[in-house]
Amino acid sequence: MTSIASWNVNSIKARLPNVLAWLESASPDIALFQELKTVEDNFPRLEIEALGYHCAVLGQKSYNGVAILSKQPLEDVMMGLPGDPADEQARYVEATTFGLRVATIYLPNGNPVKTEKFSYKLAWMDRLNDHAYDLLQSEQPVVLGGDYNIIPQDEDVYDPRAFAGDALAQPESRQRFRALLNQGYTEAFRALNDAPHLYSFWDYQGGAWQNDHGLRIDHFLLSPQAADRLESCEIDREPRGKTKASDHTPVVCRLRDAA
DNA sequence: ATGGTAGCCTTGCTA
Repeated sequence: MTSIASWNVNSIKARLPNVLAWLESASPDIALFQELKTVEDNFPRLEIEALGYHCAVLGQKSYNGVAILSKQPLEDVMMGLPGDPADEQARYVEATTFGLRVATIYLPNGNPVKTEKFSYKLAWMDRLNDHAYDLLQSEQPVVLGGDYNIIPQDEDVYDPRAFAGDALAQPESRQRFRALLNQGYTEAFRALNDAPHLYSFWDYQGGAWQNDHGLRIDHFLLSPQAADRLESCEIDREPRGKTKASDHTPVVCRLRDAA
């Protein structure tokens, strides 16, 4: 079995004690992080390597920043999403480990709509769709995990009406997410869990966590070769209740060993 | 109509 976690940590520096404690207890084979909010040189590589992880880090000052951690070496590391050499935002890293092609994804938020932020989101999703198609052709087990900043359906948000005008729920955003599924990718959590209103993010404001006013925006998309091996996909709510918590909580996906 | 929270290393931007 191989376990893969995805967690938007909302600053690796501010979150380091929480992150290290969770890695020690949950001990995923692979961890995909988003929103490091710092450059590579400030990534706490030694502390994380001390827990037995190899790291591939793409950092950025103040914003974005993503990493892949693995208990096995990371090979053929690709920094950045293909398709736009002028894009300097650190939102994508891909590598091979545990016999899987794995990506950590921090998809643009896109708010407010009707601005260049939203068109950037849609263009980024088009690039992701193009690259995901290429990955499918390789017929490898592919795992695309991260903060997609997409509420796939109304059942994935506490108040759909409140988010009707939000970039995370726009028809254009949802259509591009569905296009990934229509290519042949499986959304791991929804494939195994029928229950609506289970969330991976709760805003810091307005007592959202205490009132379970959340969103499910952190997802795992699996190629058919990975979906064949899907054993479980669960949201670990515990880290969200800690002091100095990220506003996101980890999602953990488990794949059976290759036949 | 507005502000509420958190992190950056700014006195605003992003989420």
